Amino acid sequence: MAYPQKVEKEKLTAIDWERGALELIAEQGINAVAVESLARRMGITKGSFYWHFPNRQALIEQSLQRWLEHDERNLQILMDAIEDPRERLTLFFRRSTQVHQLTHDVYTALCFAPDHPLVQPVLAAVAERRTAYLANAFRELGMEDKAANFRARLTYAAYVGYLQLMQQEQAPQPESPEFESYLEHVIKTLIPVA
Amino acid sequence: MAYPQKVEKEKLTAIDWERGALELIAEQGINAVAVESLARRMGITKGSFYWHFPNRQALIEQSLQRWLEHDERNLQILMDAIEDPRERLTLFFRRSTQVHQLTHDVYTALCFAPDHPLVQPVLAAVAERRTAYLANAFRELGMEDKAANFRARLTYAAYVGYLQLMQQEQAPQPESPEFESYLEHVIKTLIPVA
DNA sequence: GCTTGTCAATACGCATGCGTATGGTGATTA
DNA sequence: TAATCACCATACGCATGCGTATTGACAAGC
Repeated sequence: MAYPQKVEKEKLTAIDWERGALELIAEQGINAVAVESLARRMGITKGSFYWHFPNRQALIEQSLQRWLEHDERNLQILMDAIEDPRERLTLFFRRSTQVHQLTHDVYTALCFAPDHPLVQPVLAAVAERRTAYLANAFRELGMEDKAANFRARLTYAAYVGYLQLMQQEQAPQPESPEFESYLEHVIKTLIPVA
Repeated sequence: MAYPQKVEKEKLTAIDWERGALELIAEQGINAVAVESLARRMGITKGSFYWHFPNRQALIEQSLQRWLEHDERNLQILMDAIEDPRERLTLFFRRSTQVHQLTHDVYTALCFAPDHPLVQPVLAAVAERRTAYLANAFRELGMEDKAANFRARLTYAAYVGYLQLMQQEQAPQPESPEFESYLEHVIKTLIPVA
């Protein structure tokens, strides 16, 4: 409901199911992905599902794999678009603003189930990718390799933790005026001066 | 198994059930708390459980409430014991070292299910308490009120995120030699010089 | 010694959720 | 036009997990 629905189709494809699963994950978390409820939600019965997928696990795996690719592309675009590493880093934080965007909401939902066996490897891959991206930016700003790596981990951890605090309304919401000054503080603290 | 078992008792009390629940949460997460499996684990049947508790939710609520008190006490001890705010802050980070300690393991497990309806308020209370504690220490170090609050949130977020990274083995484990230099980096970044 | 209260065992009903089996329908192809 | 294929509906079996109901064992108090 929160995400754009496609036009009515009589025949569904595996990709439709994957997208449906991702929307459900974004809205209610990974544990809400049940075959029958998802089928109902898509206005169909599970007889269809088991034609496209061998089982529930395959659906989740393929959906998450698909999401990984999307996320990869997003990061790549971000990296290519901006020259200045300082600006790239600020934009990294500002990405948390993009609530109600499917790809980002899925990420948040996955962060909220880090011990799920199917989520764990996905989250690990994302963490590795993003910390590498961050470390690279910090190196460009003149930090030593080791320090850049540490700072990247710290930054990523702060980002993940922020998502959790935000859900508990213990951190300023992206829309609030306080958010900007909080962001400023974070940047001043974590990003070294050129 | 991982936690010290008490001696054999014929009669169980509600407190025994709560402790059992907390151990289970620490080991396998909040979703693993099922009445029947917990009963088996305690060498008894669920006939007993429903004498002590009206339902599963009550068990979880009371267990978490009990844990909240323990955690409160722990924090209080920490605050009273150490004069220097700088040392207090370093110790805050080092608390993550106390793995395989029931109270801390429960906290980690709760952090891994932040969207659970019964966990959410508990986690919110802890976050509030700890950020207040951190903000206080930062103020003692000469920071302005607002900056201290922001830095406290950032620090707490970094801590929560670290727990997740650690589980994915993307952050140095507390036992590893790298951990010390990582900790040093974090301290140098987040704690202002006197 | 009999009753009462406390804790536990057993057995049941019910809901959810996965996966299977089988049959149906409409379009495509031979 | 007959047969095949792609997709879906329906119905079932089975496991898990919650909560209830009934009975039983064992100790304490009368």
